[in-house]
Amino acid sequence: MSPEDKRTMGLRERKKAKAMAAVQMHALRLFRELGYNATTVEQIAEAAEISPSTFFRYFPAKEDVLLRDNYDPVLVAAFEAQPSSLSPLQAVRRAFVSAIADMSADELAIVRERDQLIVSVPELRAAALNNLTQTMQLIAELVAKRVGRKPDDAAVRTFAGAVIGVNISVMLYYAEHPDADFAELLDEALSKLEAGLPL
Amino acid sequence: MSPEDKRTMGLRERKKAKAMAAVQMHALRLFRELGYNATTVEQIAEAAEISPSTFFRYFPAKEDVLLRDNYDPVLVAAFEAQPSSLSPLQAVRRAFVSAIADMSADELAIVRERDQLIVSVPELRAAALNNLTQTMQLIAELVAKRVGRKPDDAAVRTFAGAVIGVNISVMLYYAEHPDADFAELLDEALSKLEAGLPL
DNA sequence: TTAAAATTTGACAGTAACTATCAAAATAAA
DNA sequence: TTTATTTTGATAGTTACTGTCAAATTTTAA
Repeated sequence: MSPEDKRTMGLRERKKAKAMAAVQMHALRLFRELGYNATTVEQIAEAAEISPSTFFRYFPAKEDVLLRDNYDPVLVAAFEAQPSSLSPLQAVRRAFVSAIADMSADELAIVRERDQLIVSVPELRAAALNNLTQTMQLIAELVAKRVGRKPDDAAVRTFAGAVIGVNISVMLYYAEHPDADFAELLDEALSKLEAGLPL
Repeated sequence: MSPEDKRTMGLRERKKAKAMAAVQMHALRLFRELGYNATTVEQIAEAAEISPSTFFRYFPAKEDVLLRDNYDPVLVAAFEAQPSSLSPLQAVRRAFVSAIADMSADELAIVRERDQLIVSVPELRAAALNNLTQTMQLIAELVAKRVGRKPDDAAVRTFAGAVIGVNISVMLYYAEHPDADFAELLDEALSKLEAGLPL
């Protein structure tokens, strides 16, 4: 099987991906019905008709069944699609907003539900924040490339930190005001950062 | 015992605080010697000569034995000691720096060791980030009071988010460059935020 | 189509972080 | 000292997670 991404392999992986998505669906439903902590991995596995062993083969920890997503490539694409005439902060801002705008209503509903769960369950919140750390690194790399610096440049790191911090503050607020428009909240917050955090 | 903080009660609580500090000491030592995950709560309890039950009575989770600290009041005091002529961001910046400057060399050494452990162990990192969320709320409250707005004001929240985000980026960097001066790193990072995140 | 090889799965056993409970021990109040 | 209150530790149980291995499945080769 030297040709790395053979059609067969693609099939195999696609099947796996489908199974994982099913597990995630069942998990989200159970979390909604019973609460996160009251739902055991065993129950999720049973609902998805897999063994607990397989669950942990798919997801290294219980939290991951809720937290795993594929937004990174979306963000990267959205960022790199921004015209180079924009400042880095403007580019990040528009990338976020356009990435959200590209989501369907169904996706957005799931994002909202996930966000509420994440913020309200300490373990999930902690793990999600940990993930944001990687997103921070990602932003640092994207911005570094754009402005021709190294990702560990102090200014670049600080930039990425501030952006992620603003994201966190929006996430926390949104969880308690789910009727607000997430994209709008984020857009406004980043515009304030752009304006030098006026008070 | 109507007079709430009787001397006797103070004694009792002081004793407890001392016991807890001893547990933390032993835990840190064991983490250093064996690694965080390889150290069991049972071992910590044994070293500190308490029962595992008591450990969990002191610290709700294993992580807390490393993460619990009392820097909040220090930060509050440092912030409120800043002259009102300073901008909120300047005040926060100086508050952080002066709070760090007030620490002894021993304290700083522990901070460094803790920081390295926290950043390198995912569970600790996640829990620490979760704690920073509370610090974010604290900053929002302090700043809100200072500028006469509500803590959930959008500008205030965004401000606090950016500040915490910058803190996180510094923490992550410092863990991998422990020879750097933490206060200086933070001071520079916050100055960049003040300058509008130049790139 | 069938046989061999590689991968995935599930069953089983085990560890360690917690939780709940309750009687014994230490401490405070009377 | 005696009584009341709080703190502790022992015990038992739950659940997230890990490692191992044979059975089942799937892929490749014949």
